[in-house]
Amino acid sequence: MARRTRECAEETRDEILNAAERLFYDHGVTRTSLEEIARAAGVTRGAVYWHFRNKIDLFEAMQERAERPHGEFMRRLAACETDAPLPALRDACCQAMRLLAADERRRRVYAIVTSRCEHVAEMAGAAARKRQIKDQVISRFTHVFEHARHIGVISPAWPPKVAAQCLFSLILGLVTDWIERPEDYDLSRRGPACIGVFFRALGAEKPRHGLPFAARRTRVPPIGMTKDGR
Amino acid sequence: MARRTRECAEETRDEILNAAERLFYDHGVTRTSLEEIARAAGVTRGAVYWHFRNKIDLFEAMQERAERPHGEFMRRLAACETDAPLPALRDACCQAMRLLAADERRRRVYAIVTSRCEHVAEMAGAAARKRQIKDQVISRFTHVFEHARHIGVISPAWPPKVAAQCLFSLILGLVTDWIERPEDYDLSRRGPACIGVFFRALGAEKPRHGLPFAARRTRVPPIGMTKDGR
DNA sequence: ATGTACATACATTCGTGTTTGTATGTAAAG
DNA sequence: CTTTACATACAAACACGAATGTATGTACAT
Repeated sequence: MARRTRECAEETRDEILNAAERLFYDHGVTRTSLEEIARAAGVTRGAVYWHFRNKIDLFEAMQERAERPHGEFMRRLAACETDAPLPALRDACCQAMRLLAADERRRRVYAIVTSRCEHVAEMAGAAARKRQIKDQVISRFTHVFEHARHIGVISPAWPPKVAAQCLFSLILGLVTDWIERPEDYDLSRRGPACIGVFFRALGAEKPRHGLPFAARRTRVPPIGMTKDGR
Repeated sequence: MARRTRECAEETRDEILNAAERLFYDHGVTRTSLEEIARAAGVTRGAVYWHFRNKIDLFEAMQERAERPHGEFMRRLAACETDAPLPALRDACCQAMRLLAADERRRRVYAIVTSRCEHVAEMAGAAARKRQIKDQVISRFTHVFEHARHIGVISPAWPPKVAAQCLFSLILGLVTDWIERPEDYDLSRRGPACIGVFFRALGAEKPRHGLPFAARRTRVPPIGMTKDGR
């Protein structure tokens, strides 16, 4: 074990993170001990405690390493306020989902953060980061939809905030659904399919009179909210 | 502690489940010991081990107790294939979200299952139940949308399966987003608002020619999928 | 009198944090 | 260009608490 130079130390650190990723993903965070992580990385707990203060520190380092490509998405969102904002926004969202589906590491870490660990007080850091990202994304979405409304390329039926919340929730739901069983679900296909139709609907207007579609046989019920609709 | 009759035993069991709910929600599943649960319920671990085989058994009992009202939603979905399927489906979904938001117990248990426990091998039972419910819901959704397409009350732009996946993911995303910080998010308002506009869009058709909305100033970009849309 | 519904006590395992030991790298001094 | 001195990068051992499962005790109900 003659690896004491700086680069070798970095390599050790990376392999510890790799091992933690695999074990966290397979057995959950609390059920994997630092001993197991060390063994899987070919070192001992001494090395782990050298590079990280404790398990939470290791966990956050793992998360941080995987979240770096996220900035790209934000930058692309910021560039959406062109004269064709909706296709740009749609393509940015689809691209983000495809990137997530293609990046094994991000997929695993996202699965760990969402479903292989417990969101409790210790994880306050991770929760805060997550919330911050969400607020940024929704804010960006809202700006884009406001811009779209301003230049008249979105149906007035969609208030910008509602559209932003819907788009965010739709993506969140797609990813949440997919992340649980990625093996029987191709996010890079189904995601864009749903997003595509959704954006088509954003640009569509309500039918003027009661008979919009060919096969119509019955009377059109009112589409607005009923008593249930608050 | 003279409570040895059968009803009292049931009461003890319920209070153990109540205590488990609170503690699981506040501190996560793995970080709360059976000792703590017993103390919070005013008993000892002896009582806990009398009523439940172990922590997982207790966990599943807690989940089962909270999930009972779910059957109501399925029954309501089954009754949606009328001549106004979309409003019926929309109202069923909105109602389900309102019920969830109003039921403190279901809310807490849902939060526990999604974010206060680790989805690992031991939880296979919970995962299987969840998946089964999801498959049922999507299947029902699909049937309703097929029926809607058949009687011509939904835009042909929405294939039934895509519509079902979208609706499911939208709801899942809304609930997932809400459950993390229910205090700054009123699901019973924001949920139906999004669902309402979404269903309006389901019934809307694509604009015929390039200038659908009043404030139009720029050229309309094509709304279909681009190269990215796969 | 027997089973129910618990309480109490015990044994054991497991993971963590810390401490100590040690070989190697590395930079300054001679 | 050595040698010295110290920091680095771990390994190994220890101490401790915490949680679990089980075994046993016991009061009450029927």
